[in-house]
Amino acid sequence: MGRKRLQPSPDGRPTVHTVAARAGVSIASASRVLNGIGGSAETVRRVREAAAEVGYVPNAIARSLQSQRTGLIALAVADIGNPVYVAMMRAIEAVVASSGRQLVVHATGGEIDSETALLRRLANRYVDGMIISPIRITDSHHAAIVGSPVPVVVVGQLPDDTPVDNVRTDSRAGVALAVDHLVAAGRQRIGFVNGPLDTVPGAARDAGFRAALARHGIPVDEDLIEIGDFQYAAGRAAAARLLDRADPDALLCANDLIAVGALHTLLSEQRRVPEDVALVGMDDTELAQMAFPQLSSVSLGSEARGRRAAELLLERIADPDLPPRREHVAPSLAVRASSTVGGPTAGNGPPASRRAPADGTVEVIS
Amino acid sequence: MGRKRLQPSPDGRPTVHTVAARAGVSIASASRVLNGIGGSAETVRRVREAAAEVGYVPNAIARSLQSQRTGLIALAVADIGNPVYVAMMRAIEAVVASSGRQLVVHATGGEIDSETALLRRLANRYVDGMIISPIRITDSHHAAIVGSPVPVVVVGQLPDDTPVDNVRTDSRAGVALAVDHLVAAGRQRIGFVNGPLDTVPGAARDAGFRAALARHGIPVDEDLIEIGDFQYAAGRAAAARLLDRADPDALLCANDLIAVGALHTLLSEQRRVPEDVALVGMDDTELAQMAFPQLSSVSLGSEARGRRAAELLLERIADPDLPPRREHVAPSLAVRASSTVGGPTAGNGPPASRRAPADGTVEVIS
DNA sequence: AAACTCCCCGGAAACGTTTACAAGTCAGGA
DNA sequence: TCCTGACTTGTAAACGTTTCCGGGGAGTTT
Repeated sequence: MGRKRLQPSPDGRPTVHTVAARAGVSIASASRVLNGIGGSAETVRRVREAAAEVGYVPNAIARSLQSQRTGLIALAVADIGNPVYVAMMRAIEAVVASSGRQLVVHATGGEIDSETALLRRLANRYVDGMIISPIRITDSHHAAIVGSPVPVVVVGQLPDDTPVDNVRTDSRAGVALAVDHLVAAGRQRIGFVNGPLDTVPGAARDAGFRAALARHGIPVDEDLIEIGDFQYAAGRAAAARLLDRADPDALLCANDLIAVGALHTLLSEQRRVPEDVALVGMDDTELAQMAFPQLSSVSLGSEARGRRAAELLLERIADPDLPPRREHVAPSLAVRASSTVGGPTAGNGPPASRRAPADGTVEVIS
Repeated sequence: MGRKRLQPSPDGRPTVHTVAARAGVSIASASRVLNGIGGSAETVRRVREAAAEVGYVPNAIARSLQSQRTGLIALAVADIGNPVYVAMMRAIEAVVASSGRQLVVHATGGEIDSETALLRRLANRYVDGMIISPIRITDSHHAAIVGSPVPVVVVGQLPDDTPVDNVRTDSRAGVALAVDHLVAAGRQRIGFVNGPLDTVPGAARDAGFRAALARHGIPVDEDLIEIGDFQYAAGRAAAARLLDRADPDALLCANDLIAVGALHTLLSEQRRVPEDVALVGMDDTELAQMAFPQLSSVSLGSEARGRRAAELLLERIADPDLPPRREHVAPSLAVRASSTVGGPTAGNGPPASRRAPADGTVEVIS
């Protein structure tokens, strides 16, 4: 015969049983009081008192098992050191917090194993939903995403037939904005420092760069193209190699980390920016504004993408039967001192605004 | 009479009951097979098959309720945009991953409410342990930390009597290293751009700065001290104010974000760094090496602190009865181009090493 | 052939919470 | 006085998993 357990759990922590026993009421009454629903004045007093005395704190796991929700949303990004993800995270955080939930972040390091392992672990009910921004998409990603027990929203490109909510931008168009800007400023030998071609963003930027040059009738010179990873050190090294063998009058970099690395190399080698070499980054992160001179950068709308992704996720959690949705955020170009000789002067005047139009236009920020 | 439930859970997802029924075995057998312990060849086959057919994925919440552990570790930091936390996070991640657990990060924004709410939510069993690096310590922090149901390790200063594992550095000594270095280089009018004095690091750095000046017999000139928050924009603005009313020959900044902001202001106002104004940051983050010229910076051992904090946490999870421990990591100074006129030249030579000695010494990185 | 060991299996309890349901109390109105 | 309704309370089931325990079958040893 199952004697009622009046003692705390094995690890010594009080449970609702402990509180109920101490207050001399049933666990149902104790639970009700602790959740603020019902109870006579006397019962409420006794339960509150007992809870305080034993230092009761509810077990969220047990509560979640019962309620089928945890109130947590996960965000998985490849590189948390990249400011573009920080910006995205802040936008997501704002939306998530306004729904009374909490955001937790996981850095995957861009490794396939880590990302799918994450999906398997966190998405198995530890969180109510998940936003993931994978840098590569493999079959195992695909399988893990569509088989996830909780809603997943993907930020970034994704095979067209994947039945998953998705927010993307057009980074090819973004690259085109930058090339147009440089060509309009009279630059003809445009160098390009890209990330790995086997990543989704790397491939898109490469295709965009070649297409944009073609549109302007400029032949592609492979000596003007360098590839590293998406980090600062790689940008610095890649720019050094590029300068060593070619003589660019402009440099387009696949993200701002690379661009800051390239800037370091340019300044070390006594090239004037923008007079000798114009420099344009991508992502338009705060790093672009920290650099001196401030960097022109292609905004891919990270905040907007993050915000929309979070909104889509909350909508889907509320109604799992919605059809999969796909949204686009248009790129824009923020022009700053690093690419305009007579334009915005290096660091004079008030700090440049971070705003950029959302419809693929070019804005000169002075 | 309780009829056995053979149907999937209310939301339609299969449970171990579904799999067991389909395979024609008991839930005990199904569970054993799914966990890889025991089972005849035939049973294993049938259960595996059934699980695959219905797309079974175990509910981690239910598992955790039973096993009393989630395999998750949380890290709470004030500002995830600050590279010092990124460095710390990477170190923690490495240790945590090697124990087979996963790290989740939460940015609190430095707000008291958010931090204590986090402790109440995540620490109530959603995670097996937590590392927190609060920028302010209030009574409610104190209460939440000591009352936490799961182990908590604090990175940073903490009242001496708090019975909690703690890893700290001596930022006063760190400030002293920087001042000594600047004075030795002949600088006499040393400006100081600090963070808010009601934060733990802000107060410690202020005290350290005044003590170090006193030790060198230099009177404190309040005009040479400015306060903002710990961000880039604040550093830029504070440096502008300081330059406006005083004429420093050196600038010490309370972290690297502030220092990069100050660098921007200095370069905008045509001051040569380091010839006119020597510049030293704190935290020795990658940002210090991205700047041009590269920034001298006081290393407060963020990686080492993160690593130790993670190790302490894992030890405590393994043995909750350990006495509270308190560990120290000594600061050191990385000298780079921003503070040495004849020394390490700006950006020439190979990239500077990130290593700094761990025993409070000064290292010139060339 | 009986006793013993080993393995496999199923029933049932347990983790800590919320909640449906039934039963009880009490006051007020017919 | 009896009925009705509002309110409170306790019992027990449920969330989905792991695991203890005992029963039973097959194989091995005396």
